[in-house]
Amino acid sequence: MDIKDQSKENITIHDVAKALGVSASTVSRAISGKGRIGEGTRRRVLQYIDENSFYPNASARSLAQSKTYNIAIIMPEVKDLVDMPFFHSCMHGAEEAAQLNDYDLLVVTTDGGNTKPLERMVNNRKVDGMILTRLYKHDAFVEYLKSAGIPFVAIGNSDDKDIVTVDHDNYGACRELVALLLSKGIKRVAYLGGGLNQTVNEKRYEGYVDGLKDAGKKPEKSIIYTDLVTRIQVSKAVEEILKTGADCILCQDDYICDEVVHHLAEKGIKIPKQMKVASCHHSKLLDNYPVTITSLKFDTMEIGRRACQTLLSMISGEDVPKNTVLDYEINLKESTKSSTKSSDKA
Amino acid sequence: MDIKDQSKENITIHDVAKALGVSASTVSRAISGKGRIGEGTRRRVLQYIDENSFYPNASARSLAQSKTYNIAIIMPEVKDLVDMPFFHSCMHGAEEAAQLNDYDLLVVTTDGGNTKPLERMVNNRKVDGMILTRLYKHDAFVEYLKSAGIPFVAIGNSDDKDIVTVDHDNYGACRELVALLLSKGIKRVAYLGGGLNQTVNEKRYEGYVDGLKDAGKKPEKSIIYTDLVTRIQVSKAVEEILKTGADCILCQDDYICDEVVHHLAEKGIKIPKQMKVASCHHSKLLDNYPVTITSLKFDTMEIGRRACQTLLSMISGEDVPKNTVLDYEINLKESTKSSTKSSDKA
DNA sequence: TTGTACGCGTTATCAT
DNA sequence: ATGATAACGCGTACAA
Repeated sequence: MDIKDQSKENITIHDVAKALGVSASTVSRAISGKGRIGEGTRRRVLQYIDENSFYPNASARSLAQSKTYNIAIIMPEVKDLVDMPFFHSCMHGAEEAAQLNDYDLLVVTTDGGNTKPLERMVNNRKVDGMILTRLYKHDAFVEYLKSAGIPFVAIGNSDDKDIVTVDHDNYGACRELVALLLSKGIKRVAYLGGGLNQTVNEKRYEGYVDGLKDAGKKPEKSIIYTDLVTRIQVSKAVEEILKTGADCILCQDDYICDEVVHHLAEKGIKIPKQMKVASCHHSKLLDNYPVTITSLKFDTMEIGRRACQTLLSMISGEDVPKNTVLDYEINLKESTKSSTKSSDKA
Repeated sequence: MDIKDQSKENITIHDVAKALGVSASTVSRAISGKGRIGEGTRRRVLQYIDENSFYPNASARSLAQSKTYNIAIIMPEVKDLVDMPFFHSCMHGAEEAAQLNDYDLLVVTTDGGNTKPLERMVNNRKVDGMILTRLYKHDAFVEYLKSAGIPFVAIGNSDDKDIVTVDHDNYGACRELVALLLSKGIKRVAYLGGGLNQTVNEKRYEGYVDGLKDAGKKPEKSIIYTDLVTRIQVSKAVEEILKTGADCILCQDDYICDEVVHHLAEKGIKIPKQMKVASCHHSKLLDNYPVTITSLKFDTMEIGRRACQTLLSMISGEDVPKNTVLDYEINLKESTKSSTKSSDKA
């Protein structure tokens, strides 16, 4: 009760109540805004709280409300530099949105469908919901979260109609990009992509195929690769494609594009003169190339923000759009510029 | 009491107690291991808990113990791709260590000494401690955390003897690198660095200076820059250095190295024939260059792990080493190879 | 060794 | 509009 217990111990709702000669519940009401309360006392309480820097104890509140004001974001183990900007920006965007709503963001890195870390958080009730940053066609995380009844939002695309997703329009973007390339005089666009078990890969590939069809072209098996994982596989694919006479390589992402550009450079093949190159995803990595690369640009922070906002709405019991689709930009650059004016002559 | 209340409601310590015909405190003791308890009942409780999947409620535990089992990591807004691997790996390492100790990691992105987000977490008691990923000479975060009495570990280097740090030996690494360069026949090493208000920059610079001194050389003002921020400033500095006849440029980090390499390429200056280049920090970014770059390599995930482990020890009240210094590797590559065999002749 | 009773700080229900 | 009072689920002195 002396003058010295200032910053040492934390002040509680009861201390405030006692000091103001009201009850603890009144203070609680003043803070939460719930329940009827006189305008005068409300202001008195709020002012006192402000001046004496009272802050509610999150654990106590959490216990009473069965609500943690925490969400988790599940990150993959980022193996390559090219993936990092995407996931990191997503995370940053999600965190920004969380802070704005007095929520905190908890990071969990786990891959290969290891749900143990998620289970721990759910079982201990450390979070109110989760964001999945990567989505597989058969997703162990999705399966678990559904069975556990935990609100979650997945970044990506899914056929499963009862999972809430936020994503860029990968399909539409690739389709439009292919159309654009073909309209610029390019004849045969090869495609280099990774496993179709990730939905993002699948959507881009479908966009590519439909982009070809839009122009009355059929996909050619000999210049399509959809199972590339290692850099060596990519470079071998490039080798094969070079023999086929294709005049453009469309890379599913920066990782592949990176290898393609390097491999072509090693072989002394000039971009765009001898081979044109485009990427379905642009990260800052592409800024470091001697040739500027035609690519699709997505606002990755925004995707994190929206995923978080959507999740928080779900947690609040609001109705949310099942699938949020964000816009994209096509950046036409040097790497696909026709070198000769006559693009119609052989 | 029916067979249907399976995964819906959460089971509590009392349910376990009742089912086993013991008291709640006995269950609590069995779990925590604190206090005397019969080996028999201990096993009975543990087995029951395991079979009926009981998990303690984190909020309740937190409230009772005044302990959250959460720590926060403070991340800067990563502006450039080059910084991202460092901070992201730190985060990943910290998270890994946290999980291993049943802690969770909370991310907060804030820059420019805006302590508001930290204050919120501290005031609401959402974390037991914090990791600072960047350290300034006059650091608002440090100042705040000290005054608030919150355990924290800073990644970086500080003269302040009562703050706990984890860092690589930036000073020693740069010093050794410079010594090595000079021993390879290089005569004049220019230095390009960023603001000395960040301690990491300061340490590297000091290492450079002492490395020169070790070889009996004096730092030359005309080939030293320690205030570079923008890419344009870097390229201008390179221009100036080219006039001085220096034969090597030592870059404080990848960001600067990136610009240096590009600027030299634009000017048609060959590395290492016409100019040698080395970097005090290696990230995967450097992998994408046509010339392999001599650089220092640090294990960034390990730094996060150690920071986290140290913090958790502090939280447990254990004594911890004030300053943990991690090892480094020097990677000698093509970018500093002497082109002529005669390195001793003029 | 085990059980009882209370505290942790807040919210929510029910009176008043 | 406001005040008791009881949860929320767990930890822990204290007693037995």
